[in-house]
Amino acid sequence: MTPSSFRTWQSVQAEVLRRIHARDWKPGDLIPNEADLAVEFGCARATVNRALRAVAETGLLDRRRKAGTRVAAQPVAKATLEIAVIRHEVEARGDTYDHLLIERHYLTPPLAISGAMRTGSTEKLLHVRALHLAEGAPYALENRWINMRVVPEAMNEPFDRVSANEWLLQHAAYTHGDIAFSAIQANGADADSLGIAENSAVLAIDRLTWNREASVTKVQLLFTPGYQLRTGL
Amino acid sequence: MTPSSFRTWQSVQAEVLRRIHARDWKPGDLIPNEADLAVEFGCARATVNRALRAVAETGLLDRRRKAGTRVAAQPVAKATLEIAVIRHEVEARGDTYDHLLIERHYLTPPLAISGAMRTGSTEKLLHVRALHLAEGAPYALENRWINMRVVPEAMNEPFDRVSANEWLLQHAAYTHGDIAFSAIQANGADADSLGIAENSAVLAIDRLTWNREASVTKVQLLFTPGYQLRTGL
DNA sequence: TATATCTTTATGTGCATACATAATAATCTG
DNA sequence: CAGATTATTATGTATGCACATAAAGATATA
Repeated sequence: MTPSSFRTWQSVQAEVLRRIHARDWKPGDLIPNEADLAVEFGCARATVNRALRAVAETGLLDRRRKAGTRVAAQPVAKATLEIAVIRHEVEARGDTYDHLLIERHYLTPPLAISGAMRTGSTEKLLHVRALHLAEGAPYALENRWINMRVVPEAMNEPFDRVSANEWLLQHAAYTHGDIAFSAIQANGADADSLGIAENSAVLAIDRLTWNREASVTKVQLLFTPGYQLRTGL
Repeated sequence: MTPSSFRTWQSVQAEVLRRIHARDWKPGDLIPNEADLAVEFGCARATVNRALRAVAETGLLDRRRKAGTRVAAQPVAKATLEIAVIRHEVEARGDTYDHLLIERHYLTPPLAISGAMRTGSTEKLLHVRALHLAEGAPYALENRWINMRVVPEAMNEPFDRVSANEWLLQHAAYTHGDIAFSAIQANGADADSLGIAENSAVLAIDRLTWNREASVTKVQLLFTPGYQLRTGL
């Protein structure tokens, strides 16, 4: 057995993945420690560390100090969805993008909204409803609430040329947020805006973002039937 | 200005994030190079590199050799969904899990399936339909095709005690795969199995996994109405 | 002027070493 | 023997250095 040379962390990663896929290292198995692998691969421990860390991030390895590194018994598939600005998403498909502001009001929101956004129950928020179009056809419907205490500049923004979707990314930073994906039946108004039959199944993306302790914006995007959110594994 | 000391890559990362959130570094801005930041933070360049790499992975920074590092003008939100074994997902919510095999046949699949899986149009595949239950109520419907040429051991597996969902993770490794999320209206048979009204909107997860050049399995999971796939940002 | 080549620069990576830290294993102690 | 203490060990990370590499910019060439 030649002390085969894997000098880059990528090649070490590839070899580690090969061994896992070839079931040379089976689910649940404890693999050799970094120092031993470094000797075997003919590289520095830091290089092995970098490779193992990368594999562990995909969920295929479990690492614990002292306990060592083992192949995940039941790897949790991690699908990373890239939620881009809708204009970019549409243009990336080679379609022409367009945007239509439906309504824009400054008003007291329903309790469900002020509750989720932790704004006062009587505090007014900016409400924007807009339609995103691809090749002239409805693509997604945006229903958004904006916390004016956090993004006061939004008050002067008409959102007719630049969508709120895009404007906020440029003008309002967030520290964290939640996102949820679900299937819902389009109600009358929404179905109407999207130009689809009432009760059609549409994919909904609900996002709520925060800046420190304050909510920035809460948005629901409804995509026309047939829309698929895809990614690799 | 004290040469404030950020000695760990996490603290450097936190400081970088702080500057971005505080709009000290605005979207589109070029930030100082690693060497300069290392001097400013009083740490090694490798430490700065580690921190910036981590931030770049979240999409908040764009890094290019020679061009330097700049704050993403329109950060692409990356939502990492962890798709676990359904039993674990249910048990993690504190619910009792159960599993019901509906059918299991070895037959020639529709062309749409053999086409996607790149198996011969006359090649038989193992077809499994099963219902996952949480607290006795339908949770998700699994509709799966398994490539027996890749996982021949599946032939002897009844899938009545252990779900195909779980068994495959233990017994069949995959090198890569695709996953898609969409909203569809449940057809008669599916609605029936899930115990919901026909045409109800259900969230569908379609997954196709491969081992090198060969498809391993193609599966569609339909979740009962109301189901939300959530994660942080 | 258009194109090719060189130079410069910022990030990307490897290595050897040292020490930190968490968690297990071994040992001691009442 | 239970429980507390200590030792051991594998991963985690910081450092300084060297060199690789991509890409922008400068320069040379046809």
